[in-house]
Amino acid sequence: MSKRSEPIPGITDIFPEETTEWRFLENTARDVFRKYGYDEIRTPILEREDVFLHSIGESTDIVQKEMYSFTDRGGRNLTLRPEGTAGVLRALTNRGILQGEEKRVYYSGAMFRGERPATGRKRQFHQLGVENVGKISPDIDVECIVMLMDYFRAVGLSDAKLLINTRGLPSDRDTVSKVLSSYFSKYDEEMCSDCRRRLDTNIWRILDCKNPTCREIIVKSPPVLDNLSESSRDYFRKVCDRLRLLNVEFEVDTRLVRGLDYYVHTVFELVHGGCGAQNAVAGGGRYEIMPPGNRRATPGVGFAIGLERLILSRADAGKYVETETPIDVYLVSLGDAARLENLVLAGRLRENGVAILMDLEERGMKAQMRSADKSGARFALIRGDEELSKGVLVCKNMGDSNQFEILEDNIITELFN
RNA sequence: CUGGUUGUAGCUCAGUCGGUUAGAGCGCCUGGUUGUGGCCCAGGAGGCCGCGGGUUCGAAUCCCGUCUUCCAGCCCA
Repeated sequence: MSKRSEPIPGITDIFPEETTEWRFLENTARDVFRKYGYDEIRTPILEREDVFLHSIGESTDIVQKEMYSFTDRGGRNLTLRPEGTAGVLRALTNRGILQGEEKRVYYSGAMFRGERPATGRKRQFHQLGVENVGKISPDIDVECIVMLMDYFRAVGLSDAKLLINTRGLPSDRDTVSKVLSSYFSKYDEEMCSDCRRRLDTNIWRILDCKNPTCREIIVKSPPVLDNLSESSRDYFRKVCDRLRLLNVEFEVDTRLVRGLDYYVHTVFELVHGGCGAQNAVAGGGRYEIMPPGNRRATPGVGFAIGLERLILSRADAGKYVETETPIDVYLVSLGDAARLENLVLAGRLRENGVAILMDLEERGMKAQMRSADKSGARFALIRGDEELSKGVLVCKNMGDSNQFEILEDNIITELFN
């Protein structure tokens, strides 16, 4: 349905019956990440454009055609963050990281990318991400991956499949790019139009093309791993060895390149069904980022989980946290005097932590009982003139329909202890 | 951004070949003797038929445009 009150395209509201699921995912993240020493960080949704330009890469699709950028009244070029890592690194380095110091943070929030929406793909979407910043070691990468698997186990998706690969160091990439370029340019005529474009813009992404004829050419292409430096291959070998040691199942996917320029060495994705054509529920890797104003690149490793996709995957696995009914008591009033007393009583019970709903429109009893039923309240407390004079309320258990009188002063102790 | 697809009540959807006052189920509201929910019964409220233009005596229905939904590509989470 199309109405004026709809949000703009590709952006959706999250209603109360859904937020319980969202809270569960966020709370679980906090519990799991805490075990690995991670604390939450909250960085701005809006950043200067250059925070993303150089780190993500000027030639990437995200920067070229997917960023929500605009000029503010002060003439600054700003953009709605398309991912979380660049902003977190900006924040961390701005405050300063001591040499050899390690920062462990996680975040959860909205990201923006100007794409046409589909299943598991929105213009405003939400990522849950972590960053381990400051140090370089295969074991750190592995611990990061282990933590990701730990989280997926905690949200009931232990069957998600881990894909890993290496991109080597930036210096390796130049030599690999040359090898790939000289190979693929031979097949310029045969490849799809997207791949012909990629020849100039982003040659690594050809490896990820799904076009059948392109695939035949890709299969025979020189393996990336063979053209990396010995130290890069050694780094990757250590990552794989440690994962095996820790019994983490994974698959090396040489097609896995990912679309952001800042990645070096280890890259990985977690795939699971239920998200339609896009099955990457989480992705990440090691990176080197130099935020604007910095003189040195800062190393780190991290991942981001797509929350919308995570929810789709969980739904696919038959998992969803239902909204709990939070109401304990529905207060039913008969007559003006009792109504006033009930207003006072509601306040007193709420001070004791009881969740209460009551009729505020002077409706009849039947209507009030219907509301009591719909509210999901465990008890209906009924008070009219008769009860008022006796200092009692009628308490009706909405589950079994039993009802009994109860002294007003004893309500808390009798019902909630 | 490209291709396809969708739009009628709060929700799910009917609506014939163009023909009066646009329907159903669910939900909602009010009742079914004086103070008791669910089930049942009766009644009621609720529609810019996505929007704009066109054809026609007449359009929810046909044509064009546009917006939106959803799916896919691209890309990524």
